[in-house]
Amino acid sequence: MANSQRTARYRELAAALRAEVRSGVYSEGGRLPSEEALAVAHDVSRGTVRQALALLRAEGVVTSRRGTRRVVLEQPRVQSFAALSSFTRWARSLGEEPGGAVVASQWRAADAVEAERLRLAAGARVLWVLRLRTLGGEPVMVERTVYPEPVGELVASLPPDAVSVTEGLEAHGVVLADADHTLDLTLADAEDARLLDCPLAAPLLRERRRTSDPTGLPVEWSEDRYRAGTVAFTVHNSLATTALARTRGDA
Amino acid sequence: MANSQRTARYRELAAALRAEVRSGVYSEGGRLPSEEALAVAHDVSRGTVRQALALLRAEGVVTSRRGTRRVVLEQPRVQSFAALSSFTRWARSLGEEPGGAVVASQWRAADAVEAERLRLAAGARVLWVLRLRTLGGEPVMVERTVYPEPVGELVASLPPDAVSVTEGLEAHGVVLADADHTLDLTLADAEDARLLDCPLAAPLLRERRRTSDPTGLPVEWSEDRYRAGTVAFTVHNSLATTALARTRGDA
DNA sequence: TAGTGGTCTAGACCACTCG
DNA sequence: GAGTGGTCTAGACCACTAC
Repeated sequence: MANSQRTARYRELAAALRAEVRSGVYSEGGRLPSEEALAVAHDVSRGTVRQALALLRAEGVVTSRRGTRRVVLEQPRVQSFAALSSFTRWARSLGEEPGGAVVASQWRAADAVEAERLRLAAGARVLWVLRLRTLGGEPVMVERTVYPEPVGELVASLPPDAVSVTEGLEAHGVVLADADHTLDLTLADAEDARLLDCPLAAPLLRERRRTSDPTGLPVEWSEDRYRAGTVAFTVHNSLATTALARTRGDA
Repeated sequence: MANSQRTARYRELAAALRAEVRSGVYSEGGRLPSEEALAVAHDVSRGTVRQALALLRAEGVVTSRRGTRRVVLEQPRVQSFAALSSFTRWARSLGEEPGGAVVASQWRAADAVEAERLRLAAGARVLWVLRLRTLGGEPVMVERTVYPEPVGELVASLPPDAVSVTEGLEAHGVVLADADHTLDLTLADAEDARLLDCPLAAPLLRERRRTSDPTGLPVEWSEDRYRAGTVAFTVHNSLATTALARTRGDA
């Protein structure tokens, strides 16, 4: 049942260093100790230290350059993968009260785009769900999600007023491991306007997201539309790590 | 002058594997050979193979899970850091004709936000530049950039019709290494509307970006506003690598 | 020239998946 | 139980920075 695996040492070390940066032990613009010094201090090999630092590097907590010690960057805002996959967890991490209700839901045949994104055959049976998400009671986002058949069965079995679908899925052993997000802008259609209580054609920030499990199998394909001013997305990238692209609109 | 350092083996290996995935040697949803097999085939140690695979992992090219071989994911759209830092390079990578012109430019004292973002003292002298960017002659984006003094001197020395500022800076030895991007939505003000040839209060996709050099020193702080439908941003993230955050709007 | 991060090796053990 | 990826070690050499 439980997850009894010990946390890797490099993750513990990364967490410790992250906390030290946050608490000001290493100040912004300052330098970290050398890898060798960290290895001795924490009684691990240099390889383990480097694994920990690679994590912080990808998060934008520190830079690195051959020849000089690592530089502490400004405190970035990076969230765990879990907080990104789950509206509920995101809201809680903000200290806000998340709400969610299923507005409509139906089994239907996947259209061409959905089938392609979920790697299903065209016309495969999928569960389509329309949800309204609120923050502190205020409508913030409209979510239209499509689930492939086996996952859909689980979702359908959840109570319709379940606040967190993600947590419901996890309870059934579904593991989310990878996500691709595409961010652009769209205008509110009649349904959006009604649900979000905004004018027709009001601008909305659109996030299209495909989430997969560790085997690469798509678990959900979702289009979320946020009211203007309610959300922003932040990305860190660098010469060493890039997972960001700018693309021509739609296409 | 030239950059004579050899490419690291793991980067060569990553490039080779990337090419093989792209060319269909390993098909989508298929499995990669084991790390051990790759090590033998390419005559490197397993550690080097793992470094290469870590790159592909961060890019979303392959997944990984203990116990089974790596799975090839759908071909992701990831761009080099250079293509993200430079409008010109991005446009070229699309096969479109980039254009850019300085609309206005002035030395002035940094305001509170600019000073904070560039890590300068409040009131420090900065170069502010307003540019209009076009794609195939069509106005696409308005860019308002602030440079700290030394970088500003270089920018000011470039010809005002220089298409690529980034390349101009690189020619003077400025290296861009890290960037933070915040994406949200805003409305066109009078200046935006005039330059982009769109209605007042038309929705625009806003990217605020701070780019730093390898020592962590901010090199530019920019607010770019794209016309609706001209651009989208794509991000890949995973349990292993997260560099993405969703934040409350503005705040 | 000393110190530091980048690359690479060879080997070990473990946790997990799957037949 | 065999195969595979995840973690960790100990050591080596190199490229680059800074003094």
